[in-house]
Parts: sequence; structure tokens; C-alpha cells
Amino acid sequence: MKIDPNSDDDLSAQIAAAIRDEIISGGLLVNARLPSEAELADHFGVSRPTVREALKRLAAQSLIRTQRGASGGAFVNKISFEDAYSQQITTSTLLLSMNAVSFETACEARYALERACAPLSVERRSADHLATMRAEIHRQSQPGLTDEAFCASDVAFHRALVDGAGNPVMSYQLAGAVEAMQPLMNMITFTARSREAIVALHTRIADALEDRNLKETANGLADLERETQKLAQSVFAERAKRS
Amino acid sequence: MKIDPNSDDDLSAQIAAAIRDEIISGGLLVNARLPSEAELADHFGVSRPTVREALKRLAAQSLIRTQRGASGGAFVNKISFEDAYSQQITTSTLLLSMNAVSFETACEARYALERACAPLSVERRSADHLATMRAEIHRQSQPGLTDEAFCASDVAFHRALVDGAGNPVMSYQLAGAVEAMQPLMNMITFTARSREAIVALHTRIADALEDRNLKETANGLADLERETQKLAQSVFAERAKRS
DNA sequence: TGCTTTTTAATGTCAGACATTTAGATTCCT
DNA sequence: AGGAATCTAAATGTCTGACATTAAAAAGCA
Repeated sequence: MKIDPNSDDDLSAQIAAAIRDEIISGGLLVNARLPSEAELADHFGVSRPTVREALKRLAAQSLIRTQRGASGGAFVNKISFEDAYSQQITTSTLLLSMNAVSFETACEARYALERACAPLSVERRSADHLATMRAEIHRQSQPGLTDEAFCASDVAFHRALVDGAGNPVMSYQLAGAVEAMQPLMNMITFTARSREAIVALHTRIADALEDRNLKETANGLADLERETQKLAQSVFAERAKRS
Repeated sequence: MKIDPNSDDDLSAQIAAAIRDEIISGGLLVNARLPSEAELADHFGVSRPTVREALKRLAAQSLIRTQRGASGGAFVNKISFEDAYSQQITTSTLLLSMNAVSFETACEARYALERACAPLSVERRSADHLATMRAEIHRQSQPGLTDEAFCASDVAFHRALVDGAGNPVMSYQLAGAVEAMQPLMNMITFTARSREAIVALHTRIADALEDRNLKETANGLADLERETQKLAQSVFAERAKRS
């Protein structure tokens, strides 16, 4: 583990990169203990605060965890799917909002990926997944639901669909695509009629999944994408007219 | 922006979370300048090093960038697709290696997602994308290529396919799925015959994409998945037998 | 005016100290 | 001997204060 004295990067950034590389390359295994802060400072020829800044960078990426006390220290963290989820959602959400990705583009990506789950979900969905979907459909039919709550339930419905594929890697990959859309979806006001249409499509998809009918599931998803795009267009057009 | 004095998290973690929330909620817009470190220390009632650790956490997630000098400071960063890519690849790679996700599961997820791109790529792929794919196919046919170089070229081929969908959000989402597989692919030794089979399938996919033939593209991808899984199984079986 | 120099307000880094936590060694009592 | 209480040591967490470096803005000057 070495750092380049000619780099323009911060020392803490360089040190973090050096340790990160060591972890990725397998030089530091899961649960291995890193040298103490004092030892690292010595090794890299920097002060303890600088080492600490580097370690915090790694902690922010869930690459390490720290423990206080004797025989404490920094340990290589086993990244959980949970950790990875939340990081990806944060990044995806900001990416979508900051880069002003059009609703259309984000929506297209989301449904394309979701359709990829359909063949697996049809095959493997459990009764649990179906029950979750039905419960969310029921919630979505409740009058008096706020738009935010409606969207949150929509996300839960789609996550159940994705989880039904029984592939944790896919669930992780799609968590970002689905959840990051939520703020965009929240920009839409759902009229009673549009909610009805969405709930009907959700029901259709759940039914098709229950029957293990791939074609109908895929068609339902395609129709749902069209419906969502249409709805967004009308909302944005309305908003543009008023201003 | 407030922190909870009863939390058992580090102060720097709490402060980072507070600022992160402020950015996500829109209270701090892109390119907005954060208060100086001294001001933040004052505001949160902590010392400057603690504030700095918090800021480094945010920098590690590309949420802020810093500038030195007068009128310098920390600014809310506009996350680029590039930033998001590399973060996702790091996370995905570690997730796959640390959680011992089976080759089968990772491979299934990757090809399922890639098939989701097919309809869009068939529609929108440019001559550039095709040229990249042809070039990679050519490289893969060179004898004397190391296994690592072959895998890297494979990744480049698939990225061209994904980029052909012309949806940056999808490219971003899939970068993780495709690139994170590389270390797993690197565990495989490619015999001359297996390389031949893969190159033939790549050629078939490129041809189908050139003809804008969706069915053939999807079939090619499905066959490639089968071929990859078969190859991996035989390699792992061989390895198990020998040990 | 236009160039050069100085000032100044930031971040980057360091050194040293103290506070706090925790595992493990030690001591003490039964 | 064995268990409970205490002590010790090693680590992270935090603070103070200082100095180095950078770069924009202000001041000075031809």
C-alpha cells in the first residue's frame, strides 16, 4: 500500500484509494483488521487526523466498520445487500434529480428492467409475493390516500414483483431503478380516474402472475408503462399551459 | 440542519447525514456553497476536525466537492453518470465477491437485464455501436490473448450493446451488472474451443442487431447465457474434481 | 486603464492532548 | 478453585491551536 507524492489529490483521498484497492484486490479479506490509526499514520507518513479522514471516506461506502476499545479498530466490512441498496438508491435518486433526466427516459429504463424480471417472477413468485401485491393494491384503492402514499405503495408493489424473481442480485439492481423513480412520480398528481386505471393494471399483473402467465404479465407491464407515460405527459402539459 | 445528541452514531456520521438530507430534500441546490468548516463547526457545536470527517464522508459519495482558497469551500456536486458508474461498480463488485453470490445467480441477473435492452438496442443502435462490437469481436479472435484481456473485451462488447439502447439511465444501471461480473468471469479459463463458441455467438448477436432483428438478438443472448453457464459449470466441476 | 503585488479567507495538514469505550488481565473475596 | 469486582491498556472519538497552501479579491502602481 503506497501513495504517490506527486498526485494533486488530497492525502486522505489517496490513502482511502490505496486501502480500497487493497480490499478490492483481495489483499484485505472480510473481517480483517486494518492497522490502527497510529500505525497507518506512521506507514503513510501522515498525521492521525489525515488517516481518520481517509477511514471516514471508506466508512461512507460501507467498506469498513470501526469498533472502539481494546482490540478494536477498523475492520473490512462485509457489504450487505441492504447497505448496497441504500447506497444505490441515494446515488440513483440524486442522479435523476440533478441531471434532469426526463421522466420519459427514467420511466422507459425502469419498465424495461422490470420486464426482464417477468419471466423469472412468473416462474418463481411465492404466495407471499402475491399477498404483498394484493395488499398494496388494496391500499391503493383506499380513497383519501395522499399522492405520496400512493406512490410509496406503488413502489412496494413493484418491489414485490421484482423480489418474486428470486434473484437477490436482480432485486438489488432494480431497487435503484424503482425507488429512484419515486421523487419523479411524486411530481405527478393522481386523479381518481388515473388511480383507478393504475390499480386495474396492477390487478391484471397480479392475476397474470398468479396464473403464471408470462405473456399476460409482460403485456400488463407494457400497458402500465404506456399508461404512466400518458399520465405524465398530460400532467406536464397541463402544468406548462398554466404557467 | 440539526443533530440528535442522544444518538450513538459518531458525530461526523450524524453531521454527514444531516447535510445529505438537506441536499436530497432540495434545501441545498446543485453548486450551492456550504457554510465554511468553521461555521459548520460552530453551528453543530463541534470542532473543525469532526466537521471535516463529515465532509469527507460526503465527498466519498461524490455529493460535494471542495475548493481551496478565498471564496473556496464545499459545494454541492452535480453527480455525473461517470461518478455514479464507478461507485456502482465498486459496490456491485464487492457485493458479489463478499457475499459469495453464485456464478449462476449473477449470470442469470446479468443476462436477464441485458435482454431487457435488446428491444431498445435493436431499434436505436448506431453504426458506432456496431463498429465497437465488431472491433471487440475481432480482438477476441486474436490468439494469445490472456483470459483477463478476453474478459475485458467481453465487457466492452456488452457495454456497447447496452449503450446501443440509447438510454443513459439504463446504461448506468447495467454498468454495475455487467462490470461487476468481470472478476467472476476471470475465474474461468477459456479454452480455444470455448472462445470460439463465444465469439460465434457475439457475431450472431451483432449480425442480428445490424439487421434490427429482435427475435434473433434475444435468442443469441439466451444462447450466450446458456453457453456461459455451461462453461462455468464445467470449469467448476473440473476444479472440484482436482482438489 | 491594465499589470503587479498584497491581503485575506478558505481548505489542507500537523502535533499533542484528553475523553471514552471495551477486552482482557489482575486482584480479591468466598 | 472459582467467580466477581477492579484495574490496565489499547484503541477510537473529540478538541484545541497552530501552520501551510491555495486562489480570489483588493490594493497599489505605472
